Amino acid sequence: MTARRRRGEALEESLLQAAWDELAAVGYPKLTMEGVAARAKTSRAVLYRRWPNRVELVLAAMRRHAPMLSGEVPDTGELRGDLLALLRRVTSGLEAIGSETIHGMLSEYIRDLDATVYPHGRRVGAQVMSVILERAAERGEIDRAKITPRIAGLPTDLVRHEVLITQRPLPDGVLVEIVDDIFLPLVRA
Amino acid sequence: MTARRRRGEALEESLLQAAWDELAAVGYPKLTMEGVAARAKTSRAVLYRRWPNRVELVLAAMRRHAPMLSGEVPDTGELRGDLLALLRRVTSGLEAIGSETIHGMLSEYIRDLDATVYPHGRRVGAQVMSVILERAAERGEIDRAKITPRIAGLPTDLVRHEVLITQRPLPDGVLVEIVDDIFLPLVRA
DNA sequence: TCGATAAGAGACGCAACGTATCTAAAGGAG
DNA sequence: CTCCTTTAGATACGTTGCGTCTCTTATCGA
Repeated sequence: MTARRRRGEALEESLLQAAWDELAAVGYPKLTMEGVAARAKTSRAVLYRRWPNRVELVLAAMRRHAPMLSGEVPDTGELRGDLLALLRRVTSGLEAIGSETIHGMLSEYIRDLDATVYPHGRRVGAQVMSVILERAAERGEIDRAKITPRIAGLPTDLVRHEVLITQRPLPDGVLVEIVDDIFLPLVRA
Repeated sequence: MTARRRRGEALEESLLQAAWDELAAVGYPKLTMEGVAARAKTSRAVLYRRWPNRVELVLAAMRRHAPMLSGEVPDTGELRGDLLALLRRVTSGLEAIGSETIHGMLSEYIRDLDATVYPHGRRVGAQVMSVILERAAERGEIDRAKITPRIAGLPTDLVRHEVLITQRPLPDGVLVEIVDDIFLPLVRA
């Protein structure tokens, strides 16, 4: 028998990969420690040595494998292009995790999530948006003073709402609608 | 021993009440058939005779006890008042169920919910909004033609987003912001 | 080469699931 | 009022997944 044993970093990587694959395979509500352990060809104890429960394991897998919204600021030279680029990034980030998973974690583990993934996304989104708006204001595209934090958060909030509520992939046209029919008319000088 | 046995409608009512109370007491993730049965002073079999699982039971309890968004249209004589009245109703409807419960059901049972509670709310909301906008247009407050379905859904979508994402009760000021800083500027003639 | 560390196998008790069986109340039919 | 059907409520079953332990032994560093 190949009694190869992985350890340390290599093992941890395998475990998180297995968790991520299992998530994709069976979905969050049906993901079990058993299932992940089996997929990683190890035993549950190995998982429990690292993460106290299912949510923490999935959270760790997300941190490792989901594209965390990067703080990189799109710069297309005009507000509209920047907005669409940002919204596309937010959308694909949320869709990579999957609304089912997001709902599951929010319902089971609200408090801790509160301090990790979700607000991270919202905060980073707000920072990026802030730079985009600053630049647009310099170009004279908008009147920055009129834009309250709620308005600034509007585009990403709407995208989040759509992804969470409608369970299908979000068509690009929706992003365009949000930008052209809602946000731009609201902020144009 | 009082071997009183309830039956039929009266029993069903008790069961749903127990489920609703249990939901409030322990929250959706910790709600068990055991717990509900105990609270109703009966056995799990009685529950399973009526509902195949936890989600259906909770769904039934919600239909029975949560204030389904009524189709009644507020009429304060001006758009702003109508909007705030509608948003307050949507907010209290969502908060009565609780975001934890909504997330739980969305993550576990998406497909079936898809055909019941959630879109019901969204549809009714859209109908009410449509009447409100029609009236405002007649009064000359807005240009109805410019309002796309997405814009019409904006206020309720934002409220839904807030309730689902921030886990605290939604301050009334947020509704005012949504109406005054976002929706009205967007639709005013 | 040896010793410390920790992987992996497995068993534990617990909780909740969903099903099935049994008894005796409840309520309707005559 | 009596009988007969329905079904409440109690209880027990097997299953799954949880989280905790224990034990052997592979792996790695000293």
